[in-house]
Amino acid sequence: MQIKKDEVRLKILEVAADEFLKRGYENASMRIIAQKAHTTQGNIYHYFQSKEILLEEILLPTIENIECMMSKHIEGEKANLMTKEQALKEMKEIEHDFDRSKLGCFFDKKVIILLKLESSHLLARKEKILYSLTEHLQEYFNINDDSHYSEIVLNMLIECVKHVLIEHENLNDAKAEFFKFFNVLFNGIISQIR
Amino acid sequence: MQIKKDEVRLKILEVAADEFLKRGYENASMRIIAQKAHTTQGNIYHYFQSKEILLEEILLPTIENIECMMSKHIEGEKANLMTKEQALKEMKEIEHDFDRSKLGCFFDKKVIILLKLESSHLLARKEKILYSLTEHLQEYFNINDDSHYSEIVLNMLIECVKHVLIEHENLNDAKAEFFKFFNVLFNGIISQIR
Amino acid sequence: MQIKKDEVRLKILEVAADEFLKRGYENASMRIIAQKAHTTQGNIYHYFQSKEILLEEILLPTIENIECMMSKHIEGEKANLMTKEQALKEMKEIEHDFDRSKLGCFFDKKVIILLKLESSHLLARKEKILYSLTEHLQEYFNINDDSHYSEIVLNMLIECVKHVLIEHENLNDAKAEFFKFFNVLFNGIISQIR
Amino acid sequence: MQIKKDEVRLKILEVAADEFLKRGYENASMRIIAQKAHTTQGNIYHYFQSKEILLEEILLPTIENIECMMSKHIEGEKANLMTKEQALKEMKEIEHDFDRSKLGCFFDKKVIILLKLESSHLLARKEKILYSLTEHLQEYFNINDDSHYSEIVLNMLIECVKHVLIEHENLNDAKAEFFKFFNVLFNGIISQIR
DNA sequence: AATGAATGAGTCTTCATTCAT
DNA sequence: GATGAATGAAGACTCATTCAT
Repeated sequence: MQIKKDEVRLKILEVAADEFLKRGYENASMRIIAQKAHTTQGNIYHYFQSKEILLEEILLPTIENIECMMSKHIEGEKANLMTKEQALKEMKEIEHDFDRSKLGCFFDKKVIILLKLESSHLLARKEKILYSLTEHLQEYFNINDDSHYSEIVLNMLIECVKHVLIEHENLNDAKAEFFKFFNVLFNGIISQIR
Repeated sequence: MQIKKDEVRLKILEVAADEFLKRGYENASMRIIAQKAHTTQGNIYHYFQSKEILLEEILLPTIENIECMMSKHIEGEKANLMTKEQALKEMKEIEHDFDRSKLGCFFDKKVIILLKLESSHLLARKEKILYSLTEHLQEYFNINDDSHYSEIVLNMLIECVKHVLIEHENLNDAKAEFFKFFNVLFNGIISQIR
Repeated sequence: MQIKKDEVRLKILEVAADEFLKRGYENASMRIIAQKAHTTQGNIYHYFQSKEILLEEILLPTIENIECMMSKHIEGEKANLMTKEQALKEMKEIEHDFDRSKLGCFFDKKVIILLKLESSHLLARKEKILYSLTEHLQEYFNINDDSHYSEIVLNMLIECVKHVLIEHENLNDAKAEFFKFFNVLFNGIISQIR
Repeated sequence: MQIKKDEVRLKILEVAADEFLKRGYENASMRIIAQKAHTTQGNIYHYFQSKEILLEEILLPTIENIECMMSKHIEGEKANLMTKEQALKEMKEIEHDFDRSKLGCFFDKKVIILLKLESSHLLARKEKILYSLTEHLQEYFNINDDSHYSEIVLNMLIECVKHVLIEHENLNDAKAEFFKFFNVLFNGIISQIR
């Protein structure tokens, strides 16, 4: 029964993603994932060779998507020397077409799981993406980062997304909540322009 | 040798605080704390009756300090309807005398451990402090919190302090780093005044 | 193989009951139970969530059985002011149909484990049963208990059953052994009548 | 300071004996003995090389005393074919001069500790004494023991003494309590004569 | 495809014991 | 004579993982 098989597989992936988000990959328990997915530990290992491969299966598409997106247009992007007015306009646009904006692709369970990862061999790729992301942030906001400035901003964004994703079942509620904070942060950053 | 004894005790406290900060109290392992403190698990239990008491020994002074500070002046503080100019001036002052400002007392490993706590009987006190903190934030920035806005801002601040404390051995470096972000956030918030 | 599974489960229950009887629940070691049952500690926890639940699984049917039996006929029973002759006749009857007599239901590993219990949440139920038992003893032998008299007699009976159960693999041998003592005790008690 | 030294030593012995009686040698904790004796574990090991030697120091005099007593008069004693009247008279005498009777020497914390012993190298001596004791019982009451009859009676006596010793601080209260049971048991036994 | 039995190393904690001071 | 620091093994229990069915 092709359908039923996929159902189980998808249920496991869904439950695992939730647990990985809530407790972090390292502290999520296979036993509890099995229970919440209404199956057995053994059966999970029938679909996924290991906890790490389960993680991979969840994250790889997202990772590749981001890596691809990151590699594009990295130069033309330097919108540096934006004036405040330009920046505000920019933000409006982002907010308007959030889902297709670069920022929009972060608003995702899986990205948060990835960026909170502490062990696993995906760590290397996480680090690369993190590095790439900070670079983007720097260029985007024209920050000459003498230290970990944009790293922190990024971390805040991550934490914020995690917070609203866990708190709100409904994705749109989560997004609305997120925007409140994003607004503040964006304003803060552009208020420092010049 | 009196000195040696205290050395071990302090080493355990130091290592434990580091691990609690990095991994969170719940996920820190007594085995690893023992290893990093160059002693045995058994010996840790010679100094501290339990993991929870080890946590208490680390946190209690800090908790009492904060609880005391929170209880003071809670009303005179409503600087509401600050103009942007006043707000900016305020921020300069905070930055200038950070360590003695209310904000300064947060810049502390132990506070972060506390605010990240998920189990232990200290949870109740953490929740109280957290509640008190969000209240302060709301009054301070004159936020009428329609939803979890200030909760998120607080979470950001916590994450930020955690980040810089882990990254920088030197406390002043950490502080300098923190200010960069704090500046942005503060500016963002006051840019929304009116 | 369905059979094998139950074999292990039963083996664990059997070994655990033996260890609980010999050393008492509190001092029985899961490690040793695992060894004697030719399995691993982890596997025991596959069958029973905890040591206490293992105890429950062993005791609950017995407890319910006893509680039920105790609640019945508690009043009609007052055979007080029995003459020696009546008492002796009574004893013969008990001996003759031991297994169905009230006394017979004590002749059980599990009852002894229960009555020797010192911790666990089953303590409350043990105490109740113990209290009920001493009451029965008092009424049965028409003892007006100025102090801990019947408590001691009960304790003796318990110890005696424990002793013969540990010493004799064969249940009938154990019973025969027990009767010798019971005879003595019973005679002693009725010799004091009047 | 000779006096003080002995005080500590005696305090340890006293506390240890209490704990051994209450929890049994195997389950008594050196840490708790140290605490109750107002000293440290290390200091206990200054007086006694090991837990087992501490046990020995407590039991050896008693053991030797009993072993000696057991070896004497073992033959002249056969009061066999006592009539009930003689037996009752005998019992009165025992009760009257209990402390110096053979039975009296059992009414002792230390004897109970010994007879409840489950490990330690003193086990062998315990078994010997136990064997010797049952033999005495048999001869005393003229029992031809086809099985473990007198063993059980002995066990009852032991349990009874343990019970009253733990329950009553005052030694005379304990003895009075014990006699109630002893009376019953004795009557029971002699009622079976012929 | 699915079950659940089994394992061994990990969790926190207590134990008896040793040793330097 | 006394302290308490230190150790390693054992206490109950959870973990990710494997395997026979």
